[in-house]
This record gives sequence, structure tokens and C-alpha cells, in this order.
Amino acid sequence: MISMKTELETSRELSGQIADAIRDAIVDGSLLVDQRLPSEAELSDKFNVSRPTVREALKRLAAQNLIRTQRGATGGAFVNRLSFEQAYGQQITTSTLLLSMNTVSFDVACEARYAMERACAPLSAARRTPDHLATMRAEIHRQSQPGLTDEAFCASDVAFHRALVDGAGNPVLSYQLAGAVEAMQPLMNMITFTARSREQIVTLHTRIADAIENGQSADADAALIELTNYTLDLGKNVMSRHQKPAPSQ
Amino acid sequence: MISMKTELETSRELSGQIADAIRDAIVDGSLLVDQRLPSEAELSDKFNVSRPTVREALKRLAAQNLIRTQRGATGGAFVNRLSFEQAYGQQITTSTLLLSMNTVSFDVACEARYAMERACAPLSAARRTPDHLATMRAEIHRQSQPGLTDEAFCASDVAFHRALVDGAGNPVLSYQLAGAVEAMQPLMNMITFTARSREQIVTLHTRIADAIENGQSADADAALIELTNYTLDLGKNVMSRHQKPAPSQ
DNA sequence: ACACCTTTAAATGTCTGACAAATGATTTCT
DNA sequence: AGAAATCATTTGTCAGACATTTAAAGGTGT
Repeated sequence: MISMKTELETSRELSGQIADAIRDAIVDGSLLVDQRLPSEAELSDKFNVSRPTVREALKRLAAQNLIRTQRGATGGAFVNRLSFEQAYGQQITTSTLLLSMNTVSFDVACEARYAMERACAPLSAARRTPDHLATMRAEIHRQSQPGLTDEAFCASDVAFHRALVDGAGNPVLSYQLAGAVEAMQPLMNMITFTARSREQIVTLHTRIADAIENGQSADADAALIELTNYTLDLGKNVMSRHQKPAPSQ
Repeated sequence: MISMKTELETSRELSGQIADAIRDAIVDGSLLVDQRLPSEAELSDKFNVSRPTVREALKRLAAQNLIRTQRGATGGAFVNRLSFEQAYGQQITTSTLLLSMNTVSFDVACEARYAMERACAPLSAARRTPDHLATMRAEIHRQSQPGLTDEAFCASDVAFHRALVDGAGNPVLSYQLAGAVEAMQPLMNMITFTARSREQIVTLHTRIADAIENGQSADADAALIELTNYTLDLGKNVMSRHQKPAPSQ
């Protein structure tokens, strides 16, 4: 028998309370990974609500990747083992919204992103595989091509930094950075990269890749600091042109 | 008129596709913060589905804090300005599940956490307010009290590191770290802190607080490295006793 | 006994229609 | 003009039904 709090209040909406009760049972371990939840009919009995209400609750949980559902005879809702892929997705969506809704400024996001990248660099210098290095080199080469659109340049930039972070071999760091880096792409896309600035960035990327290749984390750190300041400079111009005044609320 | 992709496939479930369409409209800016979505009746017309299906889609979005709903004459679903509070909550839930479901090991989580904390330390040394410092000192004092339960010691540990991170004055870093630090608490709670190990941790915390107070970020970094290794050691013993063999999948 | 097809049952997915409850706007009355 | 009653709109909830998917059980022929 699955224990679960079933007493509901009258204030909040029922589907929210039911979702919370089930979520708590998952988080505190009452429901284990891959375990099947009671059927919708059973849940509506247990909570004394209708099936549509139960379904709304289950959809809330599905949106957070806490459960997955399967149709058919042996189907039902199952506690989902959260994968990094799914966590990435949530992280990117959330971070993107935090930025796009002007909850945080470009400067703050930029500082956070590079601070965390610098935390990855020493680990990456020690552990990166030849594959990570090859990706970094390839992206640097792509960034040197003339005629690249700003969007393509940005995408390549993200891929480069992604390889740098993944080189650390720590999926939690990759997960955290995925949000910070990818979320900034829309803002970075607003930047016009002149030939001069691209050259500067490629130079810094090359220094970083060299440092990572040779295990010289101090060099990587120094280059990342320069890159931080340079990006902040580029962003300053963009923001002064696009940034709306502080939101009223 | 609100533009939104309304053609649906037959493969996936409808509520998921509708949720995605609306979410895309929010993320790419077609729907602005505080803007009202069409009513459930209008949406069910637009997408050619029933109202319960629309409602399931809206609940999915509400679970991600993308919208909020209001009843009444001028009510409806409104695009929600994502707050840091809400983002914290999501981040902590996700990170906690990633850890508790054995998707990542203690070592990996620990490394990621302290790597990011080290990224915060220099910023905190430069910007922390007297308030942050006072919190750190108070928590150190609490940790020195004899008779503290392991859980209370852990909670104080979290509060100490929280103050350290918040001292950096960068809400994005605080947001990222909130997940990493709080998510580790259940694992840390499994550790038995002997008087000897508490003393060691308090000593390191004091070194960190001193360094932050005097703006000596190198000292803080060194102490954090020691704390990382010490925590990994403590965890090693716990894991050898509790850790199940690697998950099959 | 084995392989193949059919049936069946259980579960989620979707629809229809209805009522309850909340809430701002409107109207009416004083 | 102001207060109270009414109304209209919208979300929240319920009941019941049918469609679709899926695996397992059962039957059939060789």
C-alpha cells in the first residue's frame, strides 16, 4: 500500500494540492523510481476528487519530469528517473526566462557564467579527452571563417564553451553551465561581432584551448578573465542601445 | 491577435503539444510578461480540442511557473514573471532528485558544489556586506555548540555556505548554488559528525570567514580546497556503508 | 506442442455538458 | 453620489461517455 497524505484543504485548487502530495511522496522516497502510481481511477477515489482533477495533477508532475505515463493494459503513471537530458532542458528554459524577462541584467548573467566556467577550467585541463580538445579546435576554426553570420558565430561560441565545460567530466557542472551558457545565447545574438572583435575572441579561445591542452590551468584562467571583460564591454554597447528602463514592478 | 502555432500532430498527446506551443510563444517573446492568454474556451476553439485538454496544457505551464491563473470576470491565465524564489524552488527540487535517484554520486556532486563555491569566494571577498559576515560568524558559533544534532549541524553548514555565496551579490550564482548546496543536504545528513570532524570544519569555516572579511580571496580558496577534500573523505566512509551498487541503467 | 490470430480487459487520452465559485463591471435604488 | 444588488465572464470541479493503446489470455490450426 502506498502511503500518501490525502487530506485536502479548501483554499488552494485541488489539482495543485494533489500534485504536491504525490511530489512529496516521490522526493522523500515513499515512491521509488519506476514504481507505478495508482491508476487515475484509484487516485480519484483516494483523494475524493474527479478524474479530470487527478489528471491535471498528474500533468503538473509530468511537466516537471517527475512521472511518465504509458497507455495500455499494463500502463499507468510511473515515477521517472530524472535524466540529465531532461534536467538540462528544464534548466535552460528556466534560465532563459530569468534573463529574457529582465529579472537579471546582462552583466550579472555574464559574470555568473564566466565565474562558473573558470571553476571548470582547472578540472578540464586535468581531464579533458582528445575529443573535447578536437571540438574546441574545430569550433575555433569555424569561428575564423569569414562570412559567418553573427548567429552562427554565437552558436559556435556556445559549442566551444560547452566542450570546455564538458571536459571537466562532471555532469553536474555541465548541467549547471548548460543553463547559464545557453540562456545567454539570445542576449549574445544581439551583439554585432565585427571582424575586429571576432579576431580578438578567436585569439582568446586559442589561448584557452592551448592552456587546456597543456594542462596549464593558470593560463586558461587568465584568458577567461580577459574574455569576461571583453564580453562585458561588447555587452555594454548593446545594452545601452536596447535595454529598456528598469521594469516598474 | 496573438500568433501561435496551432497545427497539431497525431502522435504525441495533445495537451503536451499545446503546452509546448504556448511555452514557445512565451520564450520567444510573442507573449509578454503579465499579458493575458486567451480564455480556456477560446484556446479550445483555436486548437480544436476540448476544454479539459486545454486545461491540462495550462496546468503543465503552471507547474513550471510560466503562467498564473486568476478566477473571476477579468481573470484568466497570465504570463508570469519568473521570480528567483520560484526558480530556486525548481532548481532545488530538480537537483535533489538528480542526487537522490543515484543519477550522480556523492563525489561528483561534492566536487561540483565546491568548485562553484570557489568561483564565488573572490566575489564575496570583494562585495560581502557586514550582514553576510555576521551570518557566517553566527553560524560558526552555532556549529561550535556541543550537543548539536547532526541535522542541526548540517543545516547550519548550509546556512554558512549560503551566506558565503550570497555575499558575491550575484543572484544568478546564488540561484545556481542553491540547488547544489541544498540538494546535497540529505546526503550530508547521512554523515555522522564526530566532535573531531566538527572541530576541523569549524576551523576551516573560521579561516574562510576571516579571509572573506579581510578580502584575501587566495586564503579563502585554499581553505575551500581543504574543506572539499575533507568533505570527500567524510563522504567516502558514508558511501562505503550506504551506497548501493551502480544502477543497472 | 508450437506458432499464429483473436478476443478481452485495463489503462490512459479525449470529448461533451453541466454546475459551482470567484470577481470585476454594471445597473439599480436610495 | 454612493451603496447595494445583479450580471456576465472566467476558472474550478464534477459526471459520464467513448476512443485508443497495449499486453495478456484464450482459441485455432498445423
